[in-house]
Amino acid sequence: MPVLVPMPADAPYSYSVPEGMTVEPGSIVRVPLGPRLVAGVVWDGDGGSVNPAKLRPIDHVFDCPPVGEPMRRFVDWVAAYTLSPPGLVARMMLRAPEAFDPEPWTPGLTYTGVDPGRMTEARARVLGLARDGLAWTRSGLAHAAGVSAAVIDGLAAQGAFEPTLIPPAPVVAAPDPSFGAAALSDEQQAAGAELRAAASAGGFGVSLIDGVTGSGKTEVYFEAVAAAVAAGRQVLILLPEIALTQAFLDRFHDRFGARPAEWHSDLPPRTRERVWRQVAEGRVQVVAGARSALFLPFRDLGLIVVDEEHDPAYKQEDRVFYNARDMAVVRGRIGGFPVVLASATPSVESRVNADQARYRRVALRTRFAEAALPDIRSIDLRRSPPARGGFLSPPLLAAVEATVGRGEQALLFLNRRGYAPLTLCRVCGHRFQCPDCSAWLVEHRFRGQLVCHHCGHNERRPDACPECGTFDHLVACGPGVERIAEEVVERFPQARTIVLSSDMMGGVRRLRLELEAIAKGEADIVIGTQLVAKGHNFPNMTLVGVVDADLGLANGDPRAAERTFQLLSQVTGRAGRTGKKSVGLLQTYQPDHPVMRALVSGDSEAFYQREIAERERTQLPPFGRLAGIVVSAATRADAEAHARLLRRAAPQAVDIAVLGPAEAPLALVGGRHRFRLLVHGGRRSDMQAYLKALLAASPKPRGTVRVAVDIDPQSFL
DNA sequence: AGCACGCCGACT
DNA sequence: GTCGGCGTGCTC
Repeated sequence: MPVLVPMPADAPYSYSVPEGMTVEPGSIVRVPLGPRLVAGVVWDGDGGSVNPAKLRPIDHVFDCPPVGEPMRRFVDWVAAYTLSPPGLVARMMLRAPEAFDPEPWTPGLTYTGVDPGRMTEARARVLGLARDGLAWTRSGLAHAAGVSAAVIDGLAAQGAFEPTLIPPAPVVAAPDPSFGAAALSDEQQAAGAELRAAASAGGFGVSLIDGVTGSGKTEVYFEAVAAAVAAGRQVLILLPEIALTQAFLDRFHDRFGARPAEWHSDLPPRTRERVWRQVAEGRVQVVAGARSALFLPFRDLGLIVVDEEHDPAYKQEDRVFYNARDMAVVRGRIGGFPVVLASATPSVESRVNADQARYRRVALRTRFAEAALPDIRSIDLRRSPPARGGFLSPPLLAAVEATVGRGEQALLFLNRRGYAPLTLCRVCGHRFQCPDCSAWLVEHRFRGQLVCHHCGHNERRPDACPECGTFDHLVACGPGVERIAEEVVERFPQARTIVLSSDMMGGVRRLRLELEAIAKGEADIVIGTQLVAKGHNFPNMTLVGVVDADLGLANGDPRAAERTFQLLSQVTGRAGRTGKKSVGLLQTYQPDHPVMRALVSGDSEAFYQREIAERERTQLPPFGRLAGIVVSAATRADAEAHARLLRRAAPQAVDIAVLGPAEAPLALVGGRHRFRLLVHGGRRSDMQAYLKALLAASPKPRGTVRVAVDIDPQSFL
């Protein structure tokens, strides 16, 4: 029998089936692999031809619903598309090791009707509850009756209770599709009806909900969710970073009267296992999850919603490289059900697919209720430079002062952690660089450290230059959020200032508390990195100042302009969520850049059309039958060498363009330097075969080099 | 991906 | 004399 084992073999391994054991494709089994036992999935086919002497028997079949046919085809598809070993893809599906055995039934007690010889007040309270005839746990009953467990034991000893087993509780209550049907605007209603129709008609199709901030996209796709739930099918809602989106869960509860099951990496192991199991059993109907939820073994998946579909967090860039938004579309095609993508700032890829009628476009143009978009203006830093040593221009400072003066909140956004992105010696010019990467070390003044933001390397910030030994002549160059906070505190000493950054002490819990505190109005000025962009509502926030709107425009990424537009739209959209007049101010040296013009004019359509035309002209994604290759190696030199070899190995007809900044590798992930190559040419359908051949043909330089494919979403439509 | 085997530096 | 670094190779 072929069994996919959770390691990078390029095909399933064959195992023998012992006498009396029955397995079918999809069965989850335990098999011997080298010196250990691992969980694997019985796969399709005859298992190929292996020396029968090598065959070892399957050790155990788990009492677990087999992985369905669509899921198995999905795993095969993802493996082929990403050029990953199928075993590694299957491994993503089996990430709940204790869930393969059924959940244990918990021991409980039921009332027998026999009353004890002597009745006491405590006993009467217990029996009063237990008389309902339902099964209680020993501790649950004691707690509910306000007595000690000894009372229960005493009653049990006298025959008042008999032991029973209580089946495992569902991890979430069943959603009710008609629970809190919201009052929708005409536009929302029309859009919702369109999605409902698509959802109940069944069959594959992709809808792109493209709606301005505050237009109520969520309420609209909840209509599709309701239709699928009413049809008795399972639904997956993908969110970019669910751990922090409490607000979404509350909205879901308001609409469906129950919470969705959550799925993300920092779920407690027990919960994780229960969710996995109940999804496989079909007992959980709606899952809200991060990208890895795509690999849950749904029994009968009937709809996937990808919220904030443009978000880069959908990209997984280790082991199996995939984009969950694209794979969601594939999963829908394989499962023959609809997929809904939603965003206020769709990806260019999805816009192109919608423009070319591969996706149905559902546009929401009117804002819902009293929510008003902020009035966005740019501040030309060439004409209004900040004071010497500062980073906030006079107009921005004036706006902050006025906002705080009115008792409202201001947000200053800078997508850069720490105090300063570069430290150098004023005497000899020495620049502090990471010993493991080629990146500059970022000063974190609160912690007194120099930190590499790529690999995490950190060292104490010295007082003397390690090169020339001069004391007190190290100078911080450029701003990080800590430095902006310093400037703000100096300018507005009476204001309550708070810094929000992902490296904040106290982790996610502390962050959540701070966000709540801000929402309650316990801060006047918030200084934050990227994480303030995501789905938090700050009712009193009426000013968003972007400290460096140009940041991220000049890094060689073909999606730099798109990303900047999306990020700044989201950040400025934090203001004015409850209808107060609000302002977004962009500090920029390029007020005429298309991104700034789009943000200031609010004409995103012009931006998209221009961006799409530019991508087409330069044959960048999603045009030009492109695929990306990520070359990764331990050192920058190895990565560069391999990139050169790949390029040389490519046939003439194929054009490989190396993208990325000249100064440093495009990225350093897990201590490995990575270059991104874009590959043009070949017919679309041949791309995988072509890449495989190219990789096989190119000589391998020393050291391990990993290669992966970046997805071109056009290729599978 | 694990995990073992295997060959060269600083320690009980 | 051993403990231990991670380089190469194997797993049906």
